[in-house]
Amino acid sequence: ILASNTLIQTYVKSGNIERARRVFESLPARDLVTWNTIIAGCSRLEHVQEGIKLFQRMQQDGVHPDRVTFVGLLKGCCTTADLIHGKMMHAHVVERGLDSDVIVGSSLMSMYARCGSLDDAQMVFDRLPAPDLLSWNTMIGGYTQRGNGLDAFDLFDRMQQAGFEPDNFTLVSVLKACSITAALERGKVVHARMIGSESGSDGIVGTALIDMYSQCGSIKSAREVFESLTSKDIVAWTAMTAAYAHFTDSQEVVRLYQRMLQEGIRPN
RNA sequence: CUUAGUAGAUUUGUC
Repeated sequence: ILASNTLIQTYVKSGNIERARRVFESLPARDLVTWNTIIAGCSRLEHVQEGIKLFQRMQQDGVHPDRVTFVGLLKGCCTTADLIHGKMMHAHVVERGLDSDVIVGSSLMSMYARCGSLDDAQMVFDRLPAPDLLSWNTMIGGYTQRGNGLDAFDLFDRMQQAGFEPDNFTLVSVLKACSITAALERGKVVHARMIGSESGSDGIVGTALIDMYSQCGSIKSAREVFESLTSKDIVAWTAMTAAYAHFTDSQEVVRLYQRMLQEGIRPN
């Protein structure tokens, strides 16, 4: 069974759901991991209906779904923004008392946030007996992605009051919240606090800073952050050139673009 | 390392 499960996962990773299914169907015996693998595979490849059918079939076969099963199913509902099935899965989760689990909780919150139901996401969060760093990050990211910067800030403050140290994921979400609300002062504070820390030299966090400063109209600061990056990937270059494009500085856009080519970064 | 959770840039506008 172990070998078959691995084979299924290999096909899933290569994006071939048909072959994964064929192996799955050919098996004389399946364990919980087999079911979880194929269900998560369906979700990853956005075959949500298929995943749910398999979920029903596994129960008919007497295999009891666990946390991993639901995380797999919810991932599909999340990427396809399928609120109907997401709520259906939530009901199953509650029925089994799995809604207190942090990973299941994050999956539910992501799904609800993606579907625009921040209230539902917040309810899931509020019911977690022991939210962890990822729970906070998921919720903050959810508010940010829905354009609700103020609630993101509020949670950011509360997570620190609760004793959690923001990590790079937290910082990127909060900086993005600063961008969309043009909260330059708050952005500066966040930036100042991470100078000298690990996050201060992270490329993804740096790109979020570039975006924050340029969206707040502070292109000089954006440029300073950009120049301080030890390695600049295509996303950082795009963020920086987009900033100049936004300020209609086509000279600088072209200059940066040429420098990017010189440094061996290929445009996409 | 048999299966599960969070983050960055760009994107021509459908009435």
